[in-house]
Amino acid sequence: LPRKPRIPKHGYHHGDLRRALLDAALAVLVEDGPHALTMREVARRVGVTQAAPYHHFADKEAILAAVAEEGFTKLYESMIEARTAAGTKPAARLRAMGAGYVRFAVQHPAHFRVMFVKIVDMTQYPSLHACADRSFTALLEATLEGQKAGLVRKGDAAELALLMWSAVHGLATLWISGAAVRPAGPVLTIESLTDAATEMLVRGLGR
Amino acid sequence: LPRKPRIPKHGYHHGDLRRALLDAALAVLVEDGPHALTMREVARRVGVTQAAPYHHFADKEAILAAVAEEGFTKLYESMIEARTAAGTKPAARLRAMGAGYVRFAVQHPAHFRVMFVKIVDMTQYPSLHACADRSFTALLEATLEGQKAGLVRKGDAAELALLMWSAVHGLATLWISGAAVRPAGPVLTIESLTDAATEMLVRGLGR
DNA sequence: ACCTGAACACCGTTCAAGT
DNA sequence: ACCTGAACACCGTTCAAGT
Repeated sequence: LPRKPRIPKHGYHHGDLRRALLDAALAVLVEDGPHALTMREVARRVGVTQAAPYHHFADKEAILAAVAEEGFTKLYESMIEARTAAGTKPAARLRAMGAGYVRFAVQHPAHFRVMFVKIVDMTQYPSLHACADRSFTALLEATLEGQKAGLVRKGDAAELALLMWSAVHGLATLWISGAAVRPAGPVLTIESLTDAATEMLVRGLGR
Repeated sequence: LPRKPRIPKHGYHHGDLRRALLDAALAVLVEDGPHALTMREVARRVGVTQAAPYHHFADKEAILAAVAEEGFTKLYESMIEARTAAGTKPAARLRAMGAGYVRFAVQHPAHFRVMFVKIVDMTQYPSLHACADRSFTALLEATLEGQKAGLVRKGDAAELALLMWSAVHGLATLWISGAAVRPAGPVLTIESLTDAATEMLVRGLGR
C-alpha cells in the first residue's frame, strides 16, 4: 500500500501539538480501530516525526489514558444531561442516568472501548482515575436520592450503585461488541433493551 | 534482558504442536498479560521457530480465537455445574447460573478477557461463535424455566436472558478490571456483590 | 506433512543534534 | 523548549528450502 502524503515538512507550528495528537489518536480509533493505533501513525497524521509525540506523552499507554480521560468526561456529561432532561421524579432520574450511560457507549463505541479495555492499570493515571470516579459518584448520588425518596431499598449505597453500574455497563459492552445481536427471534433494539434494563433495575433495587 | 534458554533444538517431536501452542499462549496471558502475547514468544516457549505456529494458525488472531473458544467451553461448564449444584428450585437455579458466570470470570480473568476483548470480529470464527452461543443458550433456558415456573415475568425470553447476561457480565467485567474496587466505605467482596446482583435479577425480572 | 532460516515491512522507544 | 534523524530491539508474516 502506498503511503499517504502528509502535511508539508516543517509546516506544523500551531501551538498545541498535544491537542492535535489526541484528536488524531481518537480519529484513528474511530476510523480504523484499536489495532491501527500506533504512535507512528498518530505522528504521521499530524505531520510530525515519530519521535515528536514523546515530548508530550511518556509512552503509548499515556496517550490512550488521555483519550480515555476525555471519554470519561463525555460519559459524565451524557449522564448528567439525561438526568436533567428527566425532570424531578427519582425513578425517572435514576433510569435516565442509566440510559445516558448506554447512549454514550453506543454513540461513541471507540471512545468507550478505550476507557474500559485498553487501559491496563488505571491507578497509574490519577487524573484518569478521578474522571472515572466522577461518573461513578454520579450514579452513587442517584442511588442515594432514590433511597431518600423511598424508591430504592436500604443498604450500602455503594453496593447498590455498583449493581446499577454493572447492569448498564454489561448491556453497553455486550451491545457494542456485537455479542448481543441474536440471530433468531424478534429484533432487539438497544433502545428497548435500555428501557427494559432500567426498569429491571428500579424493580430489582426497589423496596 | 538476557533471553531465556529454551528447549534444545530439534528436540520437539511430540505429535501435537497445536495443543502445545495453545497452552503456551494461555500461560503467557496468565503470567505476563495480553501485551506480552506475541507469536514469537509462544513459539519460543514451545521451542520452535517463529514460523512454525503459522502451520497451525492463520495468524495471531486465530490463536486468540482458539484460546477464547476453550474459555467459552469452560464458562459453559461453570454455569452448568453451578446450576446442577443448586437443586431444583427455579430461583436458585437461575441465581446459580449467574453466580457461575461471575465465578468463572473471577477465577480465570485472563481467559475471560480474551473471550470478550481481544477478539475483533467473532463472526469470523464460526466454532467460537457456536461456543459463545451455547453459553447464552444456557441462560436462555434458565429464563424459560423461570417463566414456566411463574418466577419470571412474561415477555421475550431472549430479551430477559440478555438482561441477565448483561448484569452478570457487567459485574464480572468491572470487578476484574479493578474499576469496582471502591476506596471508601465498607469493603465490597465479589461474593456479596454476586449475591446482591442475582437477587436483584430475580426481583427485577419477576412478575 | 511439517519445520527451519532468512528476509521484509513495520512498530515502540531513545538520544544526540539541530533550531 | 521543542522537534528531527538515525538508530536499536522487537514483532507479524511470508516463503523457498530442507527432512
